Amino acid sequence: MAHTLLRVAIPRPLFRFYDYYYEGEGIPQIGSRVRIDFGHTEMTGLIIELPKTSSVEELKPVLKLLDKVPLINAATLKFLRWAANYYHHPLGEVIQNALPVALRATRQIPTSLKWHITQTDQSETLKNAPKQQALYEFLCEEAVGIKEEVLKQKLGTSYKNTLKQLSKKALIASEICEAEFIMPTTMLDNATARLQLTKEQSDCVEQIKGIANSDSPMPVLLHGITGSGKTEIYLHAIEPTLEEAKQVLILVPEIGLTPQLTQRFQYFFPKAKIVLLHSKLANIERMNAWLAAQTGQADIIIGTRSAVFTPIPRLGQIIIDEEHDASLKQQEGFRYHARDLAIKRAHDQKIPIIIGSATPSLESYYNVQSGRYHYLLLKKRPGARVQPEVLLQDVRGLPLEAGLSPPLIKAIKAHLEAGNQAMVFLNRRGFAPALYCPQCGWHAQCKSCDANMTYHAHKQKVICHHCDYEETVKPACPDCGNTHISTKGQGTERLEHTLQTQLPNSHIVRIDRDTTQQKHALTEKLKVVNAGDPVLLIGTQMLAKGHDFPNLTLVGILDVDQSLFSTDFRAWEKLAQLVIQVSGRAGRAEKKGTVILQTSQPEHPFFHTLLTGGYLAIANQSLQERKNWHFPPYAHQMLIRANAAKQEHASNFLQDLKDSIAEHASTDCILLGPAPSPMEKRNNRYRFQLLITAKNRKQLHQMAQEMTINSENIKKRGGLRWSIDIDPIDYS
DNA sequence: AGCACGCCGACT
DNA sequence: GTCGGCGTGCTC
Repeated sequence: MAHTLLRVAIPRPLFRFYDYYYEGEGIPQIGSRVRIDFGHTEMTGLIIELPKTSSVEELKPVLKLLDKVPLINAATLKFLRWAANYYHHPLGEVIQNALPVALRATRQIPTSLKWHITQTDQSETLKNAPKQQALYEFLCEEAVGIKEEVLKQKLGTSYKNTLKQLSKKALIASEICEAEFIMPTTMLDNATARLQLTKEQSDCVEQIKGIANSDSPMPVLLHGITGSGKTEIYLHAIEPTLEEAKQVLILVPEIGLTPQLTQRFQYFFPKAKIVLLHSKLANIERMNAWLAAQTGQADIIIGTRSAVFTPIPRLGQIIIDEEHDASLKQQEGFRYHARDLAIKRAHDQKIPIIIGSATPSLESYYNVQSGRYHYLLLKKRPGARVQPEVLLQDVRGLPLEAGLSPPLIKAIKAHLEAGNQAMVFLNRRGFAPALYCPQCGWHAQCKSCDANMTYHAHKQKVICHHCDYEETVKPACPDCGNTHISTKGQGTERLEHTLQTQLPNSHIVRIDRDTTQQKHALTEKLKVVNAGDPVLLIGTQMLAKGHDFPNLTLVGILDVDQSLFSTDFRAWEKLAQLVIQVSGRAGRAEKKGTVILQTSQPEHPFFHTLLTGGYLAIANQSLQERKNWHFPPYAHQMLIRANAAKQEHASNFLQDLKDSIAEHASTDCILLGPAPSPMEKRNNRYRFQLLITAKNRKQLHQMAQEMTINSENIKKRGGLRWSIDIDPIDYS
């Protein structure tokens, strides 16, 4: 009786692997899923090794071998192992992140049937059955057989019955084969006329092609100002890769822009099979797209961050659009950065990678300066498009209404009356960020978090934006009984309210999480804007990314001052990115755009640098400062977080953890903490953190490894949860 | 992470 | 007397 030993990675926060044995039909292979008894629960794990011996005496048998063919190929598994190691996260959980939800349990990979004829020339016997005859003759043309999906396409819904009858007569037979995961109807017949590239663009494409041809191509940072046509560059850049019948992976930020982008690619490559991988797809849809990539059926895979883990057998090139975007980093559980992992994947497979942005991250820009990435700049907008003009509006001494200055309101009015569109950007939803009692000073506080509740006027509720707890607003102050409760500050809801009063004839469209909750709400609202009529847009972050509004000529940006004095060393980088990205929405067609930045600090050096030197001036200056202060990218960081039911549970754990590695901590490592997180209490849990900065990664890596080992011997009370965040970008 | 086992307080 | 609180330990 042949026993095969299997080493299985399990989707649990355990840094060990578990051995099982297998006996039964089929051959277990590395990369296949198995159903197992683990402790007291049944679950699904992945075979990661076929060891010759095991140190465990009494092994349990595998309950079921779920895959005949490995789900994860060797190259992908190697990549996942690297990622687990780099981010100090259990491999089993990393693997689970890589799999579509539909394949995390026991679902079998769908298969199809391939039909072929078993006897030649049977047209006589079928002369009274025209449908069967037609199908039979169709099958005669293809000796190797035809898949069911194709027959369904050609013959319509009745194909199943016809097949059954023919197979009953033993004229045809079938065999199991790989299913078709993409419906051919999504492809187009003809390409649309191609845009003529500008000189700058075609030079850029030539350079990219040159680099792509080297043995181990250097990553390219494509810095293209907003409206410079980065997508056009991507299209031309991947053309040779597709011609070689290789697959292309394109990673995009988490926004509803993927359909438009997909259409662009489909029109440019009408014959290409394109699949989409993002979180809004239904589980089965997503599984099909994933399998289309995994089996090599898809030519172009467009996806959000987790798509970086998709097994792609003929991967020939990777593109990361908006590489600076924060949504490329997962902020909970397995905290990976899809851009950094994509660079690693491209490097391992020796394939070209382009990372593009109008506002490159300082990490990437630093990699250009240190000679690791090749830099390409697109500084012109093609055609008659001009860059918007950015103006500072000093609001000191001005009577503000909901944070809007009279000159901004006047400008909005003028642009709308001229038949154009205007937009006001404020990154805060709700009516007001605070509800308080002017008599006794009471503030509506969340009972589970250290935070004010945001007042939502329409719902007549206060809502905590950190834990989503909501309460109906009471008519009087709960502390002193005063019935004149007041609000502080502004959100988009108040902006809408005020602007509707100030400009009663204007058509206002507010776009934020509250107004786009329903399934097609965002699409509907964008449709209204894209119709081109004079519209006043009010929105949060959601409006900052990628949308193209040709008739938009005025953008007002509110509330930028607090970023100028933030303690976060990335605040300037983020603010500069925001201003440039939001400004980029204006004046995309032939009309010149204007951007009005409201501030009470117009003489602040940030504005001077940004307005005279542009994004790169801010980038260079920030890099210099980070160099002086030994901040990333000149040093490396990791953040150890812990949370528990009581303060001391969280802080004691981190202190013990810190002590456990103290003797090994090198002198050029700086350990900061344990200290309370910026928001100490959140969701009724107390949060602490320990920030470690080091000159080289190796030291950090060793510490992280030691901590994961030591943590097992440290008492964890109050349901303590902890995590390691490598290369953190969010310190909250 | 689950889940069971085990040891103490406050109920029918 | 037992129900259930969560602290502790284990999972091939």
